[in-house]
Amino acid sequence: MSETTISLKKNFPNFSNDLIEEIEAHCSFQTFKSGDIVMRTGQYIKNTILILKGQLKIYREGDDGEEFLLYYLEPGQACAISLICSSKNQTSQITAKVVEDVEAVTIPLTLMDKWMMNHRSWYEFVIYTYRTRFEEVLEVVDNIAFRAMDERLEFYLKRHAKACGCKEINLSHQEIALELNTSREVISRLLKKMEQRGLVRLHRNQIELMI
Amino acid sequence: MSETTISLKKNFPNFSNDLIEEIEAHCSFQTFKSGDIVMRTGQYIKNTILILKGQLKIYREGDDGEEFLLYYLEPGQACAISLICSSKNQTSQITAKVVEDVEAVTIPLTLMDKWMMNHRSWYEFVIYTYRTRFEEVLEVVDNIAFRAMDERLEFYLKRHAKACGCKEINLSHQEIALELNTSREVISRLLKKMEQRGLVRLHRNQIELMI
DNA sequence: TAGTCCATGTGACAAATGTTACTGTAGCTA
DNA sequence: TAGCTACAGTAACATTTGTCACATGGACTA
Repeated sequence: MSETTISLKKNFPNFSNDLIEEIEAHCSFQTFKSGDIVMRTGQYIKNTILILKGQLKIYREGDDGEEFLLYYLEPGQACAISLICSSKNQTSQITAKVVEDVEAVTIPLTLMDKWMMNHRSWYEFVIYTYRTRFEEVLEVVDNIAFRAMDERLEFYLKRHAKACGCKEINLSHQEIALELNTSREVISRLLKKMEQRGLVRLHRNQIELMI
Repeated sequence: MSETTISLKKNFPNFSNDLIEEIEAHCSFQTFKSGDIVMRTGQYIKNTILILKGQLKIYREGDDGEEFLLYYLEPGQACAISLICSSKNQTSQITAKVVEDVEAVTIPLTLMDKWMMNHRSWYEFVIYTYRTRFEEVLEVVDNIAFRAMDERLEFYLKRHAKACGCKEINLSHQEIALELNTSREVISRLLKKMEQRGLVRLHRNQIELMI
């Protein structure tokens, strides 16, 4: 059994053996470096990727190049947007940037469509992915629609800590500001208040979550 | 041919005859009155509805009962959220309220799952619906993430005019404020500015779009 | 006609957020 | 060590949005 197969089986335990064999036979293994843009708003979608290792962030771009974080992609997941795009030439509505070096399997569109009918486990994966991503985006809507920046920041920090599995968040205030579409000064200000409330401890290039 | 069949064929022209026959055989026709809540956040989803007539609005509820408009549903459409929910007991993440009296066909969950495999035209409809709704929600994210209230109001008015197919929008400032999650005074203020710029004419309970 | 809603207009102020400008400081390296 | 750069802190101010208070005026009804 190849290493890719092992990794596929580990990260996508619900895939049937048939499906994994097909992936092996027809799809290519690829790696991406931190900072790489895997998919960009407006580009035609030609394939989707299954993440085996690393982390991607999916964000929406504003007219003036602002970024707005939607969610992270991790091993065992796939880009929802590219999973469902009719055979027509569909362009991407989002940008995907590598946060941590990524190992992934690339799957051409044509195969995906076929698999939906032939592989129950693929079908279920797609449905599940789509539903959970939709919910995640709805939660993002909640945050920006109903909550002020201080709450959003808190939510962001918690999500980040959860994603990396630790309480130390290695991000500059500038980076956070970018993802929440605000300015560094605002983030600094709010973080200071959070520190006064005992919710975080601030260090250079690191925020220690106390909750 | 029954009236429902005719209406189904007209509003869902891509459905195969087989599919329409199945719908006829197993699904029930229902009507809802303006103001009815068809689906509420937290409720279990037991079925989906295909709209034949009227208009629904789909919105997200805040912790304190605030509303936030996501999109409208019109004849020929279906509620995306309820289209994809695994057989498990899934609760709704949104609320659907009738804007204009609705005629619809109700489809039980169990059938939907079967049809995905057996009816290509249903499968394509589901995929298409999901994709377009996802995009619509992403556009909503853009609006609240990147744009100020004046732009959002303008976008809202245009979308509303498009949905009803006319330039006269019969809404009070209060109703608009609710859907954009702001206050009436803010809407009044911004509308006045828009009137000064010649973009609208304001009347009692009506806003005339000039663009 | 007087009274009562309801929708709207508007001024004054409060609070949140965005912007500008400047300071300090840690870490790197020439 | 001096100089550079990136990061962080913060004061001061502008702008946007939210809130309160109150006025106006149309539509309807007792």
